[in-house]
Amino acid sequence: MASSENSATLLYLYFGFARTVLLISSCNSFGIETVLYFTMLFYAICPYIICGKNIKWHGFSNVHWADVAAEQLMKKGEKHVLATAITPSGPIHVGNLREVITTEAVYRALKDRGAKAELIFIADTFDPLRKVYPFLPEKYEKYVGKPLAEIPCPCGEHENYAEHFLQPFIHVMDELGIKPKIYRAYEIYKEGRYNEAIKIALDNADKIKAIIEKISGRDLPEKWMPFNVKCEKCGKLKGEIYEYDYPFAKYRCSCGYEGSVDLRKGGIGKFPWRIDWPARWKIFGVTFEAFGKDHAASGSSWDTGKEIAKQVFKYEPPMPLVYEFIHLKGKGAMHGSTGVAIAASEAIKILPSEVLRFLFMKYEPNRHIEFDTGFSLLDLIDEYDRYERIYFGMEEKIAGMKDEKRVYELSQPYGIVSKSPIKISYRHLAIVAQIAKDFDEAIEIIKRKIELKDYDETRLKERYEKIIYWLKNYAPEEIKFEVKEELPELKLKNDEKKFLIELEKNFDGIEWDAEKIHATIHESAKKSQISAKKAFQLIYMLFIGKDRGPRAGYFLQSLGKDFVMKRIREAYQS
RNA sequence: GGGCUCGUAGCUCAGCUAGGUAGAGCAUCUGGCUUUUAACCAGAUGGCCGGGGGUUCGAAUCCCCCCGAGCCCGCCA
Repeated sequence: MASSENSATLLYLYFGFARTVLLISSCNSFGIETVLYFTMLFYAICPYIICGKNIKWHGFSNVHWADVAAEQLMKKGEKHVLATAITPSGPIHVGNLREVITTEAVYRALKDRGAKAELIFIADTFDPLRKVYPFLPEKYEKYVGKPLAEIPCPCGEHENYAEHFLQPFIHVMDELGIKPKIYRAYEIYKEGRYNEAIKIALDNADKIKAIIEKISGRDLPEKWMPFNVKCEKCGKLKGEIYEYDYPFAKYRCSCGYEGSVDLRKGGIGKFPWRIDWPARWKIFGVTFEAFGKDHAASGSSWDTGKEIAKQVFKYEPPMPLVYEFIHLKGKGAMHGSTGVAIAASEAIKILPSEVLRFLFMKYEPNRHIEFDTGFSLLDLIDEYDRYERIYFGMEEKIAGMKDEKRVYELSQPYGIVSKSPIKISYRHLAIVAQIAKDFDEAIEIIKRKIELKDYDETRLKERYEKIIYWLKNYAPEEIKFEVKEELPELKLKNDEKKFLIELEKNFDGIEWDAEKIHATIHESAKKSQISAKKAFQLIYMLFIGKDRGPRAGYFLQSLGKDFVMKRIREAYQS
């Protein structure tokens, strides 16, 4: 396959050559023999120029981005620590999800290459609460500035504020098959694992200050120190060090309190982000980290972080991978604080976990992703199914697909399924789910046309539940239908009236059964000489005010005979 | 002002690393299916590849300039 692509390329080269010869001979202007000679020479050596030393006859490979990153890491060594970090200051959204899904994909790619890799997740639970977010009660004002891990849980059911937002996210990671070693910054500080870094940073305060001022262009206060003490009186991370004499530091808090701390004790304060980041690289031996483009802007924390790592902590910065933000369709980038966000725990309720992974796998990290909870959601799921069929050889790859098998593999939360389940178009399922009372009835409806095995039913169950949730909370009105309480306004032509009268007459004598109803509609249409298409359109108009709808027989059956007969009468009498 | 990303069919995007006849899905339209589960099957319509220059026999692809869109650049993360 790939080598035939190569042959095709060579063919093109020679076609081009032939065209050139024709062109030149038709022009027949000057030095034609010389031109021909060089042209031929060029094309003769062209394949070698193109492929060079690395002639890859199975080449033209398009390698998945996760594999590209893994390959680069393998060149550096076979032991890696891949870090992800999120601050649980509010609901953790789909945008944050990219952080862990992207990193985990590289982690898997490394594992596939036999590397020793570790995936870690650091929850920044020691960060202070920045402000009273819209989703918080007013009384949280008094906690602003305190560490997230020391603030009460908003719902009262979790250990603290940080856990309240962290737990649902950990659950989502689990559903996605992402199982990192989880650390909480609050504990790490408390256990003293930062202590050495704190001493190094404070000893090198001037150096750090110079790096930040030079690279970010900021002006820091003259006596700036790269560490915030947690005030012993108010508990906020607002203590500024004004006198440093290891192991003690005297600080002044914004609340007015002045005190002194022993820096050898854990958890007495915290680094600002720009120092925290490089410090943690060294503490955990991080060799790879993916981060959002906000960190990557010039002069931002990546620029200062890598210098601080090298010059102060004497640590080689990890390999970076910058990812773009997730946009909510039509509303811009997701941001917890602006409210433009879909919580990760919400996304997993409307999308099967493998499809949620798929969304991140199929785009390169540097592309922004439009997350749409509307119709595109259905297309996304159907697209995933197509990848699955291709993976199992049930369908041919279509043009425009990239690394389709690898994308599919990396989308699996828990390994490749043993066989491809029967595919029901998701759009179709959305209709069936609206006709059926419950899952069992939905299965019955589907089984009328398609044979299902137990295995397929199990797979469908998850999708059914998710689509029900979606229909209830996100689906656009166009896909929903409901039976009109009143007869919609209609202008019936004579033949249409005739059809309805005929229909009523025929319905009267039959058993109220889907198949019979359906047959009767066809018969009546024939008798009154209107097309079946028109007949069905008319029926849909009568009951749901649209010219299309769910399969008529079953639909009318579920509405009940009395209701249907009454509506038909009303229609032709109007 | 600095940085990153993007601009290809109505929409969502492949194709660009390594130049060789412009692609897919969805949407739309037409036809088929004498059962319409908004299904399924077949076909069609649809693009000066953002604009301009350059390199080349040949540019969506490489180089330069411009235009437009989005995001990031105090602190915090």
